[in-house]
Amino acid sequence: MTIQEPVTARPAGRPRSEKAEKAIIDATLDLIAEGSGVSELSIEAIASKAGVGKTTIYRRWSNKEDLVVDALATLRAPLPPLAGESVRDDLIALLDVMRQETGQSRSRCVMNIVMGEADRYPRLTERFVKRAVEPRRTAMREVMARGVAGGELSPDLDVELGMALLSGAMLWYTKWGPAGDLPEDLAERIVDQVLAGLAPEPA
Amino acid sequence: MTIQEPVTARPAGRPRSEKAEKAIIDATLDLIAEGSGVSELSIEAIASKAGVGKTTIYRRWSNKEDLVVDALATLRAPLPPLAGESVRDDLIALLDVMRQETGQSRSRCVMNIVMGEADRYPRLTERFVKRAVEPRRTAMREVMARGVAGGELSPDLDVELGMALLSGAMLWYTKWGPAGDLPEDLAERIVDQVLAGLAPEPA
DNA sequence: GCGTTGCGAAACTGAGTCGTATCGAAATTA
DNA sequence: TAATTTCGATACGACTCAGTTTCGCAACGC
Repeated sequence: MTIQEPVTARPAGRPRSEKAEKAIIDATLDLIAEGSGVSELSIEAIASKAGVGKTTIYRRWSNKEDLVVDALATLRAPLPPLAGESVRDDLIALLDVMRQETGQSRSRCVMNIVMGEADRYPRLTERFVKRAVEPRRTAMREVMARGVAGGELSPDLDVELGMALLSGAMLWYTKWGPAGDLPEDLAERIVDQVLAGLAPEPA
Repeated sequence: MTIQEPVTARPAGRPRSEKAEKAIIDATLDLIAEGSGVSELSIEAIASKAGVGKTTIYRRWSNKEDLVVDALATLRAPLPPLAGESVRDDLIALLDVMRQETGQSRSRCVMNIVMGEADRYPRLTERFVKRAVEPRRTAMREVMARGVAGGELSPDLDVELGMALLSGAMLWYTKWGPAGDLPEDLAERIVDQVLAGLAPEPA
């Protein structure tokens, strides 16, 4: 054997265009960001927006749902850098990226799809959660575990419940809160209120 | 004037069937509960399911969105009876109806629509919020105000933030929580945790 | 150069939907 | 009874879209 085979032998013929592939994914996300739900998305609109023939899409994905699943899966969760000192500050940092994202139409609409069409397209949600939600959960879980170990949080704290309180509050504001941008100090206020509790301070 | 005119003079001809109207609304809600988003809903499917001609629908609503708006508006918020003694118990009662609702497909899917298609159909959301969300908010706000006044809650509490913590946590569980039914004591655990705070008890 | 494969554009089939119109029957008032 | 309005059913034209096929051209290995 003198000839080194490439690991994936390149088949004869013109190779598939990576540019086209990227354009298709991008057009899909853009249309979603403009407010399309999965069912309003049409392959024809995607092809047109991407400057691509329908053939090129169907050669890669066998149907619309597969395409959308792949498109959403390309979205990575941008995790903020965590100072790693104060648990409070790290929690604020984690919550604040949620707040910032609600101002971006792409994030907003993706969230809408995942929230609203979860039951109808389980594969979509499953994969999106794995890529975009799970990493954040893990990060927050680690921060809180650190807080429990280091005494900054209650030693018998139910960490999952604590995460639901923090994330849920921010989710609530993005959905039902006052119109317009969320206040810049919202993450801070949520974290402090959750840490302190609603009950009056024991005098 | 010897003849008393009815306030709304009945016009000649066959009167509109209330039964048909109810059947249309019901069919709409059923189709939504089966997982249809607004755009997947077709007037033809509604007519067929309701056992009604399309004409009968178009005579009452001029388009699909109007119909869906009316259908969702018929859903009233079932408010639990509040004992009015312990603020903690009342908050638990309020949260627990949220938990129970996630087990009902109709409530679940309506929630999905309102959450996921809010940006696309603002009129729909607006009206639904007024009918179904606002009454609960008001009830919870009153309970918390009572708690502040009565010393059960911190005197300088931001009531809106407190509501976001409680409702948001439950919302979070319904969306991202473990599959299957939510634990029966979830509302209780959320309320107690929120009241106490995550920070360790000051020794 | 030759064979192979991907490319975008366009045409096509078939299904589904909207909103309107028309039908004969039924329900109601006058 | 006559006039009016609604009823459910059905048909219609216009439109959108999915998914396939065909076309002539481009990009690659050999």
